[in-house]
Amino acid sequence: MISRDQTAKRVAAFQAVCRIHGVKATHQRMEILRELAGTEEHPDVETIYERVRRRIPAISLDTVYRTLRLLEEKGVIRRVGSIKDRTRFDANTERHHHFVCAQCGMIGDFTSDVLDRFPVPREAAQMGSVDGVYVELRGRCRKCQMEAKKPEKR
Amino acid sequence: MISRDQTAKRVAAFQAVCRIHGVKATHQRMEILRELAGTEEHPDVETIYERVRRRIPAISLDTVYRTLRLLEEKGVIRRVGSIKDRTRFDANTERHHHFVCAQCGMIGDFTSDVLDRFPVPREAAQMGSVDGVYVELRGRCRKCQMEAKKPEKR
DNA sequence: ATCCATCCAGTAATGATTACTATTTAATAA
DNA sequence: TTATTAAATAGTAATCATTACTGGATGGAT
Ligand SMILES: [Mn+2]
Ligand SMILES: [Mn+2]
Ligand SMILES: [Zn+2]
Ligand SMILES: [Zn+2]
Repeated sequence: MISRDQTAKRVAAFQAVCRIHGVKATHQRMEILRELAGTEEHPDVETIYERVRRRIPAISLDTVYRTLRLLEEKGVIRRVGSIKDRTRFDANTERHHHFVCAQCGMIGDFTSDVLDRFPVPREAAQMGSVDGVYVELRGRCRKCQMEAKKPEKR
Repeated sequence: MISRDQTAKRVAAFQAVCRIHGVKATHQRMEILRELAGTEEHPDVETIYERVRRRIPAISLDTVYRTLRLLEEKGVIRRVGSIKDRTRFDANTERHHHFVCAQCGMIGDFTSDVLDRFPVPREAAQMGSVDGVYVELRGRCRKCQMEAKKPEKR
């Protein structure tokens, strides 16, 4: 869980972005961001939709998709998790990387000085200009490891 | 372009895998792998389909999807390129990483001792067991940089 | 309080991927 | 070589996430 303060700060930051970009700070947008900014679990669209619906029952799925695209476009959130079918989101735009469980999809944050200082190899630099580094550690989370050990259940 | 020898070697390796796993080494499967093993451009399904169709006009798109899934499952190929909609494939299973052009989708290979020796941070190790590291440099390729500079043309 | 460009809800459309099924084929042995 | 048969394919339908469309609603500037 993210602190209420931190969440509020992110929502306020987006309201400022709205003013600057001449975009309306609607109830729906704030609730969607508040939902994403208040969790560390990197939820997918469907999950965000279900949760926001508890507060705005009539909200449409398209609004969630549209808003998340807007937020990403404005640099307020990022999308994470490759390969898999469903896109997942992250309101934490600080520099950090992810551990992804190949089994259950759990995504956890970690930081790394080595990666942050990673010098772009000449070989890569020759291909073009590098804007960012996307790193993902793939494996099996603790919970899934435990479950694999238990031969009972079933 | 990959050398004919190298391509043939990969196809032969897959035939061995088929024998071991009791899977049929069909004409379609060999041609699909041959197509992927013969290029460095990390093509998507549609591209592979179009190209294989030149040699097997009646091949179905589903067969291409099914075969690529099989090849990946057997560890003969990998899928690369995150976020984006269309999945792209790579027959090169040697340890290497990718540069991805955010504009045109061009994908290039590079190697890195630093990344290969990358020690998994404790923070990440605590989340579970790590099987692999996926690294992607994102930026703008030379070609797209050039085109952005030319204000003429439209 | 009014006005209007922007936004939203509801729903249809799209596009990639997967599933289904009748027919064909690779592999094995007679 | 031919017969046998489980597995694979072609053709097509279905699915599922995401995006587009449209008439009605609303934020926010005046
Ligand atoms: Mn994160
Ligand atoms: Mn590659
Ligand atoms: Zn897990
Ligand atoms: Zn490019």
